Amino acid sequence: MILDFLGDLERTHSCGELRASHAGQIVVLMGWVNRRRDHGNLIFLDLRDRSGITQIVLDKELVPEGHAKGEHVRPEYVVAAVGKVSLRDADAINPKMPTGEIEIETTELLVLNDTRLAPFSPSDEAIQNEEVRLKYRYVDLRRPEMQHNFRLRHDITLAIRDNLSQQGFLEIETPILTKSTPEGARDFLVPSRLHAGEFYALPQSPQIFKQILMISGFDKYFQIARCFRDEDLRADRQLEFTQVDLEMSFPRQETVFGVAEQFLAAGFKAAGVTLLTPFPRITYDESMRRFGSDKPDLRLPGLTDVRPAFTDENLAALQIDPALPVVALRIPNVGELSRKEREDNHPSFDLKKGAKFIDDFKRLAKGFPEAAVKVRELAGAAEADFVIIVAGDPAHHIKASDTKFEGRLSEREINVYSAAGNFRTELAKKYADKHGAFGVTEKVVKDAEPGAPVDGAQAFQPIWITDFPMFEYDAALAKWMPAHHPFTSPHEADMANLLTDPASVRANCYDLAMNGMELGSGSIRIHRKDVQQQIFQSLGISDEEARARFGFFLDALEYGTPPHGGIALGLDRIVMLLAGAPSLREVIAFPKTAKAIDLMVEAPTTVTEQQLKELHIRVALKS
RNA sequence: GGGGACGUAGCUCAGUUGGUUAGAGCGCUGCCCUGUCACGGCAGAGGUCGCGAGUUCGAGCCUCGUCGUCCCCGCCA
Repeated sequence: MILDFLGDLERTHSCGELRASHAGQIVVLMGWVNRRRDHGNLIFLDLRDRSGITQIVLDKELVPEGHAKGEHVRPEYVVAAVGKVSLRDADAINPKMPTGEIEIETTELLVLNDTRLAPFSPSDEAIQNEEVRLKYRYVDLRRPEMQHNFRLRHDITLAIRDNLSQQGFLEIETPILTKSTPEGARDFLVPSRLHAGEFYALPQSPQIFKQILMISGFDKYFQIARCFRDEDLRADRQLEFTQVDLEMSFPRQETVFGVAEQFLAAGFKAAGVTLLTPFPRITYDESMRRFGSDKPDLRLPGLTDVRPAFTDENLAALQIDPALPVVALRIPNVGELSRKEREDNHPSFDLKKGAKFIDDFKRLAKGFPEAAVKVRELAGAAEADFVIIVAGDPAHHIKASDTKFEGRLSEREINVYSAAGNFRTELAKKYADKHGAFGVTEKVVKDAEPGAPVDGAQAFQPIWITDFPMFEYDAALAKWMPAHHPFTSPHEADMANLLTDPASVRANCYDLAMNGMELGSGSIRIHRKDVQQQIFQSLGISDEEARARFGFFLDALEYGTPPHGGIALGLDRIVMLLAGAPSLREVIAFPKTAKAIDLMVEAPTTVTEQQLKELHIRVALKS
């Protein structure tokens, strides 16, 4: 079809803004044809842009030329309509559309562009084929749901940036081409042309730079920072992702919490959700005890210690390890399950943790009536609640440490708790329709509108996790590894144990979890060189190695480093939560697949020999 | 690296115990229609059943392999 030139024509309004009050005005709208309804001598076009949809009327008697073009127009053609805003007759009003009281009585129609037939249409309701969505991402992104997600992302980002600026933070950019940093993930490497055989690394986070900015006296830094980690992807993990990264000088842990709570609340407010501050706090040990997880979902009931419900004889008869935790998990309102239904759940239980479970209460009640009653009572279980007991399995003793430090949990205990915690969240996912705890979040997300904040206290439950162990023992490498990163400061009270009892040392680091997802983490850093050296020593990192990997940073530490600390929160995850999206791909414009492929641009690819040669690289594929 | 689910028309899906010519809705094409808004009516096109082997008289259906997408474990502080 013959396309029209735009000429001097200028758009006067968007497709979502015209109302009855505009009646009589001559307007120019431009957008995509969402749908076309052809009645012969009368054609209706729904014109769509990111603001909404307006009905365009082409009447053969009034605009024979425009009507003739309209006969050939198809969905997703790009058109401009000149015409008068006219009130619809009462019986023609469409109450489902914000613009439903008016329509455009078209006097001129310009066809600005046509389109090939895409494998799906933005007006389609059911499009689930992610392969096709990602390949034709530009069509997918036209869908109102996606437009909404990116509007949301923009609003949240803007609010956070503005809030941090108001809190006195300076946004400072740090390099993308840098040096391998000490986080635990695999680096993306960039070969250097000017330095044969040498590589830059993409930052896993701006960690070292932000600490150096503190040494540089910037006092409060933040950045909406792109980070890169070459690890396998998940629904909530992409190769590149965005963090709200900040660092400040002279803070207590509580200071960082306050700053983060404020900017997060500002971000949520921009999405129409009120977050209550301060957020609750819980230690790592307590979180494991109460939820079996270091990223607890507070929308669900926690674990209950039901050890008191059993006598020693009970435990012996049930073959439960009396020295390990005996806990109950409860999923509300599941109702009675058949043996088959219960058995279908069994694969969700992680047997590798050396724990076992009892989910047949009828049978338990037969053999141990008092204990069965007591367990449900302790767990606060209503009649319809599904209760499962999780305990240590003496017959399946896995290799783990029994060592305990003054009221802290042993590795073996943690294993039992986390087996229970994983089972808890797996079953909660499965029975979401019954307990309804997740539905609350979905509803808030659906109803939330900027300017009309809804109470998110039930729907979004943030919690700080504190006092993580400083080190984790890596059995494979037979050495202690930093649980956070090696610049995290230890608790001052635990410093004496650094070399003697590494497992007992707590770190000044913290995570923020929300609805069972880790939103981010941070720490108070080491600012003294002597402490840093002790940490390296207990990690078994030699002076030479430390010097080679981050000598520049050790140098910097010697030039008047203030006490400092900070945090980084995953922006994509925040938006994902507030968009009610099932994966990060819904809130990242051009994401990669689970196999790390960009289906639209088709990356990665091979490169030319010439390119490789310049970079002093030779490819050696394993055959 | 490992486990699982899925793969049939452009999209969403059905396809009986392995049995004749593989279906539906939407979309698409053509024609008709002046008040529709998920418009309607009539007619039509559209399939290497992901790919490759194998079993079988016969495979969309069974077996093995392979590729792709998704989910999970490992991995990711």
